[in-house]
Amino acid sequence: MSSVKTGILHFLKNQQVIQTVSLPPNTTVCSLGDLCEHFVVLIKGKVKVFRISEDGRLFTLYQVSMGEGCVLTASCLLNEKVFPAHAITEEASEGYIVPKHIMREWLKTEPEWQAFIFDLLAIRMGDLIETVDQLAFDSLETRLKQWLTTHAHNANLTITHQKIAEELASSREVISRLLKKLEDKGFVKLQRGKIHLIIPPKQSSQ
Amino acid sequence: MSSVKTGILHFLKNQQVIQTVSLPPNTTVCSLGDLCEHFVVLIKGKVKVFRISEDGRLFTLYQVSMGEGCVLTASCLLNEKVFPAHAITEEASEGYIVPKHIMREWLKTEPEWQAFIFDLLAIRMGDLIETVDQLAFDSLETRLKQWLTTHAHNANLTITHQKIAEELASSREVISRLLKKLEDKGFVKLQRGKIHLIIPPKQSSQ
DNA sequence: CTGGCTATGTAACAAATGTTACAGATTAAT
DNA sequence: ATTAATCTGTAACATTTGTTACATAGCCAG
Repeated sequence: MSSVKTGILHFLKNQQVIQTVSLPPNTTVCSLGDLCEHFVVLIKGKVKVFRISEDGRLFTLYQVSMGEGCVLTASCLLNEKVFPAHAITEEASEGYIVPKHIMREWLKTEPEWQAFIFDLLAIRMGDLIETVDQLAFDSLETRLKQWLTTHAHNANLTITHQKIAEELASSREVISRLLKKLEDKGFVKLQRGKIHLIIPPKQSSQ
Repeated sequence: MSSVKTGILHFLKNQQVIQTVSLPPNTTVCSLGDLCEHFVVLIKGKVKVFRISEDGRLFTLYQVSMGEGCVLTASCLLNEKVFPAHAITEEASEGYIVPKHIMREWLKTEPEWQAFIFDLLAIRMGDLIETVDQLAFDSLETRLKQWLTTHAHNANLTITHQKIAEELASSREVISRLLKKLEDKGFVKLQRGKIHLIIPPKQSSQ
């Protein structure tokens, strides 16, 4: 975790005005059109921010982890806009609550807070551009490979094909087909509910 | 144009420290990996910000118009990151130059400037999410229709199929085919180098 | 008016992705 | 152990998008 993130948690711990909130997994945090009244910085857990299409498909925009806040919430608070997506906890989560007026105040008075918010904006903006890039240029197979890589713990994933399909706004059968292809190519090893990535030994370049 | 934008141009006009810059059309403003040293607010003209794929296809992220600045430049300045895209002028353009240190200073001291920057961040973040949404969920035909609608002046466009293909990271033949289909459906009228949108008369809903 | 350039039309085919419809496999529950 | 629920495999087909290869049409300079 970057120093900006560890720093901000320490900063918040020392503010008497700040309260905390605890949420079980799969709790809806924000929905499309919500008015945001406070910003939350995660102490633990994970929140997924996603869009839903007219016909019900999902697409994940980004995840919020420990030491981070939701950039869309920040944007809503600072510009009096409504929340343009959906957010739910993926794990049991806990966070510091920063009310709107304090959020705004700190942006002027607390350099540490300002750095934190700008860092957040820059990181997510970069994420979104990366996402646009992949959607515009990359095949589903490539996107799947990247998704697997970024979501693996060690080289393992505990997830169903269905869930992956939802993450990539595709369908289960297509993901199964592509995973099979990747298994044939020796990139992964499949089991029911699990995927193991086979990292090829580093080739000396040239 | 929003009051935030007209306001900021007025604000900048009254700052003695601020200089201006003039650029002819099709000038590269920023390239991938550039270090940004100043922020530019456009007085006139238009700048296109886009990504390039490995095999040379383009995809436009957003445009910067009068009274706006480039959100990626802002992000770079505030976080010491390098520019993650490409930017060129589409028309002859002119802008106020705000050096990095002044940009940072004003964020603390000038509420008007702060509002301007946050507004910019929120708008572009919203644009990007909209773009992700379209790429993830919509067919090329739908995206083409939307592109035509948002880029038409009155109901007219002066552009070649090739250019549209570049904007949507597709190929000329595909765009021609889809445009023909739209013409058959009565959505557009095609001429060499021009497209006329046929807006259907509003149906009274229900 | 006549090449030559640019833009568009279009057919035939290839590749990628989505859909439908099951069968079989694994796990969980009783 | 048997049943039920969930997950995966897979074939056949439809649709969308990309590619190749030309033909034709409009425009402009000489």
